[in-house]
Amino acid sequence: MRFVFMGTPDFSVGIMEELISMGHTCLMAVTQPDKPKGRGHEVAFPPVKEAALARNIEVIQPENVSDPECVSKLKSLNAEVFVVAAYGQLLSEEVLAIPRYGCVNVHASLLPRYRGASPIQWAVINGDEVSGVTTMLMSKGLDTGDIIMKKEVALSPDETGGSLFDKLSREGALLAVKTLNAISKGTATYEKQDDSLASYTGKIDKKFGKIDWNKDAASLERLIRGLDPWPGTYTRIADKSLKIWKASVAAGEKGAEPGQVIYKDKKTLKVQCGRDALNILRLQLEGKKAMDTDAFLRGFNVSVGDILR
RNA sequence: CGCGGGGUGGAGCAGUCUGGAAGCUCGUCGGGCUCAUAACCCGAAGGUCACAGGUUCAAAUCCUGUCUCCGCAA
Repeated sequence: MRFVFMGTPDFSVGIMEELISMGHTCLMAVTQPDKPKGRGHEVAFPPVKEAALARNIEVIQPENVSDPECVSKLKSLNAEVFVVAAYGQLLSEEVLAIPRYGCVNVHASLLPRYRGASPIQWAVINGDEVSGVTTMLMSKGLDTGDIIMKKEVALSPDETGGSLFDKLSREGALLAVKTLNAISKGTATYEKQDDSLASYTGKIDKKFGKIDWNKDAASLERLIRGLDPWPGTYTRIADKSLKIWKASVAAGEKGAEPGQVIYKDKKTLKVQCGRDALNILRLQLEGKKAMDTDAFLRGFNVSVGDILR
Protein backbone atom coordinates (compact mmCIF):
# COMPACT_ATOMS: atom_id res chain seq x y z
CA MET A 1 0.00 0.00 0.00
CA ARG A 2 1.01 3.60 -0.43
CA PHE A 3 1.42 5.05 3.05
CA VAL A 4 2.57 8.10 4.92
CA PHE A 5 4.57 7.29 8.02
CA MET A 6 4.33 9.32 11.21
CA GLY A 7 6.72 8.57 14.02
CA THR A 8 9.67 9.93 15.90
CA PRO A 9 11.84 7.67 18.10
CA ASP A 10 13.63 4.39 17.50
CA PHE A 11 10.48 2.44 18.19
CA SER A 12 9.04 3.88 15.02
CA VAL A 13 12.00 3.29 12.74
CA GLY A 14 11.80 -0.49 12.65
CA ILE A 15 8.14 -0.31 11.75
CA MET A 16 8.70 2.04 8.87
CA GLU A 17 11.59 0.01 7.54
CA GLU A 18 9.81 -3.30 7.80
CA LEU A 19 6.82 -1.96 5.90
CA ILE A 20 9.08 -0.72 3.14
CA SER A 21 11.09 -3.89 2.90
CA MET A 22 7.87 -5.90 2.66
CA GLY A 23 6.82 -4.05 -0.42
CA HIS A 24 4.77 -1.13 0.84
CA THR A 25 5.55 2.32 -0.45
CA CYS A 26 6.40 5.12 1.93
CA LEU A 27 5.40 8.40 0.33
CA MET A 28 6.59 10.66 3.10
CA ALA A 29 7.76 10.62 6.69
CA VAL A 30 6.28 12.99 9.23
CA THR A 31 8.26 13.49 12.40
CA GLN A 32 8.78 15.97 15.21
CA PRO A 33 10.92 19.05 14.61
CA ASP A 34 14.64 18.85 15.32
CA LYS A 35 15.48 19.83 18.85
CA PRO A 36 18.71 20.66 20.63
CA LYS A 37 19.68 17.55 22.43
CA GLY A 38 22.40 16.12 24.57
CA ARG A 39 25.39 18.00 25.90
CA GLY A 40 26.52 21.19 24.32
CA HIS A 41 23.61 22.18 22.22
CA GLU A 42 23.88 19.98 19.23
CA VAL A 43 20.79 19.54 17.16
CA ALA A 44 19.98 15.91 16.59
CA PHE A 45 17.60 14.58 13.98
CA PRO A 46 14.83 12.34 15.25
CA PRO A 47 15.63 8.69 14.42
CA VAL A 48 12.80 8.51 11.92
CA LYS A 49 14.23 11.46 10.03
CA GLU A 50 17.64 9.82 9.85
CA ALA A 51 16.13 6.62 8.53
CA ALA A 52 13.92 8.36 6.01
CA LEU A 53 16.72 10.50 4.64
CA ALA A 54 18.88 7.42 4.23
CA ARG A 55 16.18 6.03 1.94
CA ASN A 56 15.56 9.28 0.10
CA ILE A 57 12.10 9.64 1.52
CA GLU A 58 10.77 13.14 1.89
CA VAL A 59 10.56 14.32 5.51
CA ILE A 60 8.38 17.04 6.98
CA GLN A 61 8.58 18.22 10.58
CA PRO A 62 5.58 20.42 11.28
CA GLU A 63 5.20 22.07 14.66
CA ASN A 64 1.57 21.09 14.32
CA VAL A 65 0.39 18.46 11.83
CA SER A 66 -3.04 19.93 11.81
CA ASP A 67 -1.89 23.19 10.24
CA PRO A 68 -3.82 23.93 7.05
CA GLU A 69 -0.61 23.97 5.06
CA CYS A 70 0.39 20.59 6.37
CA VAL A 71 -3.07 19.16 5.88
CA SER A 72 -3.18 20.15 2.25
CA LYS A 73 0.25 18.67 1.76
CA LEU A 74 -0.91 15.39 3.26
CA LYS A 75 -4.02 15.39 1.12
CA SER A 76 -2.05 15.93 -2.04
CA LEU A 77 -0.13 12.69 -1.59
CA ASN A 78 -3.19 10.53 -2.11
CA ALA A 79 -1.99 8.00 0.41
CA GLU A 80 -4.12 4.95 1.02
CA VAL A 81 -3.24 4.82 4.69
CA PHE A 82 -1.27 6.67 7.35
CA VAL A 83 0.79 4.55 9.69
CA VAL A 84 1.42 6.20 13.05
CA ALA A 85 3.81 4.93 15.70
CA ALA A 86 4.97 7.01 18.64
CA TYR A 87 4.72 10.20 16.66
CA GLY A 88 4.22 12.51 19.60
CA GLN A 89 1.41 14.69 18.30
CA LEU A 90 -2.30 14.24 18.35
CA LEU A 91 -3.92 14.09 14.94
CA SER A 92 -6.95 16.26 14.31
CA GLU A 93 -10.11 14.68 12.97
CA GLU A 94 -9.41 16.41 9.72
CA VAL A 95 -6.08 14.63 9.42
CA LEU A 96 -7.53 11.32 10.51
CA ALA A 97 -10.03 11.56 7.68
CA ILE A 98 -7.50 12.10 4.91
CA PRO A 99 -6.46 8.59 3.90
CA ARG A 100 -9.01 6.28 2.29
CA TYR A 101 -8.32 3.42 4.73
CA GLY A 102 -7.82 5.65 7.72
CA CYS A 103 -4.91 5.99 10.10
CA VAL A 104 -3.39 2.88 11.60
CA ASN A 105 -1.60 3.21 14.91
CA VAL A 106 0.88 0.75 16.36
CA HIS A 107 0.75 0.89 20.15
CA ALA A 108 3.12 -0.90 22.51
CA SER A 109 0.57 -2.47 24.82
CA LEU A 110 -2.37 -4.80 24.72
CA LEU A 111 -5.15 -2.27 24.39
CA PRO A 112 -7.31 -1.18 26.08
CA ARG A 113 -4.69 -1.60 28.79
CA TYR A 114 -2.04 1.12 29.02
CA ARG A 115 -3.44 3.74 26.74
CA GLY A 116 -1.18 6.78 26.55
CA ALA A 117 2.52 7.33 26.98
CA SER A 118 5.24 4.99 28.18
CA PRO A 119 3.29 1.71 28.10
CA ILE A 120 6.50 -0.30 27.81
CA GLN A 121 8.06 0.96 31.01
CA TRP A 122 4.83 0.60 32.91
CA ALA A 123 4.45 -3.01 31.98
CA VAL A 124 7.83 -3.72 33.57
CA ILE A 125 7.28 -1.45 36.56
CA ASN A 126 3.99 -3.13 37.33
CA GLY A 127 5.53 -6.56 37.07
CA ASP A 128 3.24 -7.77 34.30
CA GLU A 129 3.91 -11.20 32.91
CA VAL A 130 2.52 -10.37 29.51
CA SER A 131 2.49 -7.30 27.33
CA GLY A 132 2.27 -6.88 23.60
CA VAL A 133 1.53 -4.67 20.66
CA THR A 134 -1.76 -3.61 19.16
CA THR A 135 -2.70 -2.10 15.84
CA MET A 136 -5.83 -0.04 15.68
CA LEU A 137 -7.76 2.24 13.41
CA MET A 138 -7.29 5.63 14.99
CA SER A 139 -10.20 7.67 16.21
CA LYS A 140 -10.31 10.97 17.99
CA GLY A 141 -9.76 9.73 21.55
CA LEU A 142 -6.41 8.83 23.07
CA ASP A 143 -5.67 5.31 21.85
CA THR A 144 -9.36 4.48 21.69
CA GLY A 145 -9.63 3.29 18.10
CA ASP A 146 -10.99 -0.04 16.98
CA ILE A 147 -8.49 -2.85 17.36
CA ILE A 148 -7.29 -4.55 14.22
CA MET A 149 -4.64 -6.95 15.49
CA LYS A 150 -2.84 -7.83 18.70
CA LYS A 151 0.27 -9.80 19.47
CA GLU A 152 1.15 -10.91 22.98
CA VAL A 153 4.70 -10.94 24.24
CA ALA A 154 5.83 -12.60 27.47
CA LEU A 155 8.04 -10.68 29.86
CA SER A 156 11.03 -12.45 31.32
CA PRO A 157 11.86 -12.06 35.02
CA ASP A 158 14.82 -9.84 34.21
CA GLU A 159 13.04 -7.84 31.55
CA THR A 160 14.10 -4.21 31.31
CA GLY A 161 12.41 -1.30 29.63
CA GLY A 162 15.06 -1.56 26.95
CA SER A 163 14.75 -5.27 26.33
CA LEU A 164 10.97 -5.12 26.18
CA PHE A 165 11.26 -2.14 23.90
CA ASP A 166 13.33 -4.26 21.52
CA LYS A 167 10.85 -7.11 21.59
CA LEU A 168 7.82 -4.91 21.09
CA SER A 169 9.51 -2.89 18.42
CA ARG A 170 10.19 -6.05 16.43
CA GLU A 171 6.73 -7.46 16.98
CA GLY A 172 5.19 -4.11 16.22
CA ALA A 173 6.93 -4.03 12.87
CA LEU A 174 5.69 -7.50 11.95
CA LEU A 175 2.19 -6.72 13.12
CA ALA A 176 2.12 -3.50 11.14
CA VAL A 177 2.95 -5.43 7.99
CA LYS A 178 0.26 -8.03 8.66
CA THR A 179 -2.21 -5.29 9.37
CA LEU A 180 -1.57 -3.42 6.15
CA ASN A 181 -1.67 -6.64 4.19
CA ALA A 182 -5.05 -7.46 5.69
CA ILE A 183 -6.37 -4.00 4.98
CA SER A 184 -5.31 -4.12 1.37
CA LYS A 185 -6.90 -7.54 0.91
CA GLY A 186 -10.04 -6.36 2.64
CA THR A 187 -9.77 -9.04 5.31
CA ALA A 188 -9.05 -6.75 8.23
CA THR A 189 -11.44 -6.86 11.14
CA TYR A 190 -12.22 -4.00 13.50
CA GLU A 191 -13.13 -4.62 17.08
CA LYS A 192 -14.33 -1.95 19.46
CA GLN A 193 -12.35 -1.53 22.65
CA ASP A 194 -14.02 -2.31 25.94
CA ASP A 195 -13.63 1.04 27.66
CA SER A 196 -14.42 -0.47 31.04
CA LEU A 197 -11.11 -2.33 30.89
CA ALA A 198 -9.10 0.71 29.86
CA SER A 199 -6.19 2.04 31.87
CA TYR A 200 -4.01 5.02 31.22
CA THR A 201 -0.34 5.58 31.81
CA GLY A 202 1.40 8.90 32.00
CA LYS A 203 4.58 10.15 30.53
CA ILE A 204 7.66 9.21 32.52
CA ASP A 205 10.22 11.87 33.33
CA LYS A 206 13.55 11.81 35.10
CA LYS A 207 12.17 12.67 38.51
CA PHE A 208 10.23 9.48 38.34
CA GLY A 209 13.52 7.62 38.68
CA LYS A 210 14.29 9.03 42.11
CA ILE A 211 14.46 6.08 44.46
CA ASP A 212 12.29 6.27 47.54
CA TRP A 213 13.96 3.83 49.90
CA ASN A 214 10.80 3.65 51.99
CA LYS A 215 9.20 1.57 49.29
CA ASP A 216 9.52 -2.16 49.30
CA ALA A 217 12.50 -3.76 47.63
CA ALA A 218 10.52 -5.76 45.11
CA SER A 219 8.81 -2.77 43.58
CA LEU A 220 12.04 -0.77 43.58
CA GLU A 221 13.72 -3.61 41.73
CA ARG A 222 10.97 -3.48 39.11
CA LEU A 223 11.31 0.27 38.87
CA ILE A 224 15.03 -0.10 38.25
CA ARG A 225 14.37 -2.55 35.42
CA GLY A 226 11.51 -0.55 33.99
CA LEU A 227 13.49 2.66 33.76
CA ASP A 228 16.54 0.97 32.25
CA PRO A 229 17.95 2.38 30.00
CA TRP A 230 15.91 5.55 30.23
CA PRO A 231 15.66 7.62 32.34
CA GLY A 232 17.32 5.38 34.93
CA THR A 233 16.86 5.37 38.68
CA TYR A 234 19.00 7.38 41.01
CA THR A 235 19.74 8.16 44.60
CA ARG A 236 22.47 10.06 46.40
CA ILE A 237 25.54 8.84 48.20
CA ALA A 238 28.08 11.04 49.96
CA ASP A 239 26.46 14.08 48.33
CA LYS A 240 26.85 12.66 44.86
CA SER A 241 24.29 11.42 42.43
CA LEU A 242 24.30 7.66 42.02
CA LYS A 243 22.35 5.75 39.41
CA ILE A 244 21.28 2.22 40.14
CA TRP A 245 21.20 0.03 37.07
CA LYS A 246 20.72 -3.43 38.45
CA ALA A 247 19.75 -4.87 41.77
CA SER A 248 18.18 -7.93 43.30
CA VAL A 249 15.91 -8.33 46.28
CA ALA A 250 17.59 -9.56 49.44
CA ALA A 251 16.68 -10.02 53.06
CA GLY A 252 16.58 -6.84 55.08
CA GLU A 253 17.78 -6.19 58.59
CA LYS A 254 15.65 -5.44 61.59
CA GLY A 255 16.03 -1.92 62.91
CA ALA A 256 17.87 -0.63 59.87
CA GLU A 257 16.61 2.60 58.46
CA PRO A 258 15.50 2.73 54.81
CA GLY A 259 18.40 3.77 52.61
CA GLN A 260 20.97 2.50 55.06
CA VAL A 261 23.84 0.30 53.91
CA ILE A 262 23.38 -2.87 55.92
CA TYR A 263 26.07 -5.05 54.39
CA LYS A 264 29.26 -4.62 52.42
CA ASP A 265 32.10 -6.83 51.37
CA LYS A 266 34.48 -6.77 48.43
CA LYS A 267 31.79 -7.20 45.87
CA THR A 268 28.48 -6.81 47.60
CA LEU A 269 26.48 -3.82 48.72
CA LYS A 270 23.08 -4.15 50.35
CA VAL A 271 20.75 -1.31 51.14
CA GLN A 272 17.74 -1.47 53.41
CA CYS A 273 14.35 -0.61 51.93
CA GLY A 274 10.93 -0.11 53.45
CA ARG A 275 10.54 -3.84 53.25
CA ASP A 276 13.46 -6.19 52.54
CA ALA A 277 16.63 -4.84 51.00
CA LEU A 278 18.24 -4.32 47.63
CA ASN A 279 21.48 -6.01 46.70
CA ILE A 280 23.04 -3.46 44.35
CA LEU A 281 24.68 -5.14 41.39
CA ARG A 282 25.46 -2.41 38.90
CA LEU A 283 25.62 1.34 39.41
CA GLN A 284 26.98 4.60 38.12
CA LEU A 285 28.42 7.54 40.00
CA GLU A 286 27.93 11.00 38.52
CA GLY A 287 30.58 11.72 35.91
CA LYS A 288 31.51 8.06 35.70
CA LYS A 289 30.53 5.16 33.55
CA ALA A 290 28.24 2.44 34.75
CA MET A 291 30.13 -0.33 36.52
CA ASP A 292 29.56 -3.46 38.50
CA THR A 293 29.45 -3.15 42.25
CA ASP A 294 32.82 -4.81 42.86
CA ALA A 295 34.56 -2.28 40.63
CA PHE A 296 32.73 0.56 42.31
CA LEU A 297 33.76 -0.60 45.76
CA ARG A 298 37.43 -0.76 44.79
CA GLY A 299 37.56 2.96 44.30
CA PHE A 300 34.75 4.34 46.42
CA ASN A 301 34.71 4.24 50.18
CA VAL A 302 31.36 3.11 51.57
CA SER A 303 30.71 1.86 55.07
CA VAL A 304 27.94 -0.10 56.66
CA GLY A 305 25.63 2.45 58.21
CA ASP A 306 25.99 5.05 55.48
CA ILE A 307 22.69 6.39 54.24
CA LEU A 308 21.55 6.77 50.66
CA ARG A 309 18.91 9.39 50.04
C1' C B 1 29.56 28.90 22.73
C1' G B 2 23.89 25.88 28.60
C1' C B 3 26.48 23.95 33.71
C1' G B 4 29.87 20.37 35.60
C1' G B 5 33.15 15.81 36.52
C1' G B 6 36.68 12.44 34.23
C1' G B 7 40.72 10.05 30.77
C1' U B 8 47.19 7.23 35.46
C1' G B 9 49.68 -1.10 34.17
C1' G B 10 43.69 -5.74 32.73
C1' A B 11 39.46 -3.19 36.47
C1' G B 12 38.25 0.79 39.96
C1' C B 13 40.81 4.79 42.16
C1' A B 14 44.84 8.15 44.81
C1' G B 15 48.59 11.48 43.45
C1' U B 16 47.69 17.36 40.23
C1' C B 17 46.26 22.94 44.42
C1' U B 18 52.04 23.31 47.24
C1' G B 19 56.56 20.47 39.93
C1' G B 20 61.66 16.63 41.75
C1' A B 21 62.16 8.61 41.94
C1' A B 22 54.62 5.33 39.41
C1' G B 23 51.14 4.54 44.59
C1' C B 24 46.39 1.98 46.66
C1' U B 25 42.53 -1.85 46.46
C1' C B 26 41.83 -5.83 43.15
C1' G B 27 42.84 -8.95 38.88
C1' U B 28 46.62 -11.96 36.24
C1' C B 29 51.01 -15.37 36.49
C1' G B 30 54.46 -18.32 39.73
C1' G B 31 55.30 -20.39 44.61
C1' G B 32 53.63 -21.58 49.75
C1' C B 33 49.92 -22.88 53.56
C1' U B 34 45.32 -25.81 53.82
C1' C B 35 41.02 -31.55 53.71
C1' A B 36 39.66 -27.25 50.96
C1' U B 37 38.63 -22.16 49.39
C1' A B 38 36.28 -16.62 46.54
C1' A B 39 40.53 -17.10 52.74
C1' C B 40 45.75 -16.30 54.20
C1' C B 41 51.40 -15.76 53.23
C1' C B 42 55.61 -14.86 49.65
C1' G B 43 57.23 -13.33 44.85
C1' A B 44 56.72 -11.60 39.60
C1' A B 45 55.07 -9.48 35.17
C1' G B 46 52.48 -5.34 33.33
C1' G B 47 52.05 1.95 32.62
C1' U B 48 54.57 6.61 26.00
C1' C B 49 50.36 9.13 33.42
C1' A B 50 44.40 10.44 26.44
C1' C B 51 47.10 13.31 22.35
C1' A B 52 50.04 17.69 20.56
C1' G B 53 52.78 21.89 21.58
C1' G B 54 54.88 25.30 25.47
C1' U B 55 57.37 26.85 30.34
C1' U B 56 61.41 24.56 33.39
C1' C B 57 67.65 22.00 35.32
C1' A B 58 63.23 18.82 36.04
C1' A B 59 56.13 18.02 34.17
C1' A B 60 51.09 12.88 35.71
C1' U B 61 51.52 17.70 38.24
C1' C B 62 51.94 24.54 35.52
C1' C B 63 50.20 27.08 30.47
C1' U B 64 47.74 26.55 25.43
C1' G B 65 45.11 23.62 21.95
C1' U B 66 42.81 18.89 20.38
C1' C B 67 40.34 14.22 20.90
C1' U B 68 37.28 11.33 23.96
C1' C B 69 33.91 9.29 28.16
C1' C B 70 30.22 10.73 31.59
C1' G B 71 26.56 13.47 35.21
C1' C B 72 23.03 17.71 35.17
C1' A B 73 20.02 20.80 32.33
C1' A B 74 17.03 21.02 27.79
